[in-house]
Amino acid sequence: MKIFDTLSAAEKELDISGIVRIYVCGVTVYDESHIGHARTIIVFDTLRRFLESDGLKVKFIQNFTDVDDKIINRAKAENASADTITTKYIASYFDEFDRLNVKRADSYPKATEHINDMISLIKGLIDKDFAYVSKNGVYFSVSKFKEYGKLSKKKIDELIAGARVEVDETKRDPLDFALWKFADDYPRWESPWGHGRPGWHIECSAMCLKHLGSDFEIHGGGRDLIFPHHENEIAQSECYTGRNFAKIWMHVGMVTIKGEKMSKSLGNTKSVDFVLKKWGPNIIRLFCLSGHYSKPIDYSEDLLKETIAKWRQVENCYVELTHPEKDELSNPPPNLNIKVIQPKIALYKENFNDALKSDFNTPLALNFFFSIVNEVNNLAAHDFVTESISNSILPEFKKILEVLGLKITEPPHEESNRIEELIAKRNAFRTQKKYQEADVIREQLEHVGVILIDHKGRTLWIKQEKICSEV
RNA sequence: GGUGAGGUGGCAGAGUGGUUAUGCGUUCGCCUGCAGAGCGAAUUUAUAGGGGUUCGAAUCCCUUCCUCACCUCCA
Repeated sequence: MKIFDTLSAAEKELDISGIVRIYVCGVTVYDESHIGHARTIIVFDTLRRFLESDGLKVKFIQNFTDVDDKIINRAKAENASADTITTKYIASYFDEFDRLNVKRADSYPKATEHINDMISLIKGLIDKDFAYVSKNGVYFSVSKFKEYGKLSKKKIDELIAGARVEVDETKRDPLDFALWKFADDYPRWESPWGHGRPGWHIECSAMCLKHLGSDFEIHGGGRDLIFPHHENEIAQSECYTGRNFAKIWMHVGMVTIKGEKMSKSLGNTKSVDFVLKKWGPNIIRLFCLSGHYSKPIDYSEDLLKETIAKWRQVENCYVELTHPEKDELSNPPPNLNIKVIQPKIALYKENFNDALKSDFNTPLALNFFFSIVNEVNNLAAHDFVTESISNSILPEFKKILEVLGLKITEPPHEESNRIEELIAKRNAFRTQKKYQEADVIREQLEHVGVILIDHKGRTLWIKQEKICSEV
């Protein structure tokens, strides 16, 4: 599988010789997550699912930043402890991303639980003369790392020239960044240099090295983290270990709204909770995968509405495949025979995999998935979804749903029984040609989200996922 | 100002030298008791503008214009 690596600015073959180790920069837990965060997480969740479906072993680590000025400010504003804030938002993170059907990472390390790891990393950097203690804290000396700027393709002198950062006179060089910041207020930790808090970037270095080691396979995050966050992570980690930090840097494009980046400061965010209530998890996942991960994607209601239509086709396909016609009752013409259909589906599935293996081209992969859906629905329209067809397609179909993290919900038994009773009643009316009465029942079912599919001599039904924004 | 990524039909979105992907939308048919799903046909013979290379370019080169992101916290 090839993935575009930001560092080498080229596609790189993913090393699958051992466990595929993935580290994704997660969120700072001081506020609600929005769909921008969700996109990044969904992309990596899907990547992970794809690798696992291919039989690979994946170790997936995603951190929570739980030490940060924004957290402290929020705590002050709410007259609560930082801990209260982070606990609250970690809980809501899990609640929301579980609803998005995001598989839990193997571990969710927190900055506050790795203070000692960070301290020993900083110590090592000071020993190797890559860092120094100053009045306000411990700083990484950017000029000591010759390759600084290699990820973001920035030149050091240009950075200085265009620097918008306030110059801190206590630093040797304006580009130096904090590894440890002295502080008297809480939360604070003891360190060999004085009490205070870790700088932002050091946590990821410490946690990557601890949980994944050096030269792990994929380091991911949003594009906006390339500079300075990931650039600084590379500097710290490579100076500390003397080894390559990560093999592939994979960055996910921003979610925009009306063409502008969605962000807190612009006040144009859509929270995960909001979009889940409005569109539901399947639509959100399909939407997030409908563009290439590296490009921006625009949150537009029109596009999301289109996605609903696709999802309805998927639901239809699923119901047809799970309720096939008996082989002996169906008589497909030669061109719709299983011998023709099966290789066709197999080809689509292969194309689906190939698309994902080519820099995780999810929009292309989704095309092939929908080709399968369409193929099945076409057969279904003529009552040709037979048991043998279903037997050959359903397992593949389910595998794809699993990779994409899509989930079809089926109603509980009691409800199903009630629905089927009504359908039996309706069909009785239909055989008597009492269509008005039959239609009343169909409308009644429609009101509770049940759509009927009439086939020769039998009626299938779909309990559609409820999507609030559907007109 | 610097750096990076882009500009494809009404919309979304592949394709990186040689059969006008594909999906959605719209229109008209067909199928159906009516629907759902589906089928057929039509809609625009798309590739930001201008140059160049080539037998041939959306695809390579030059140039102009435009958009977005990053250069401060950000997924």
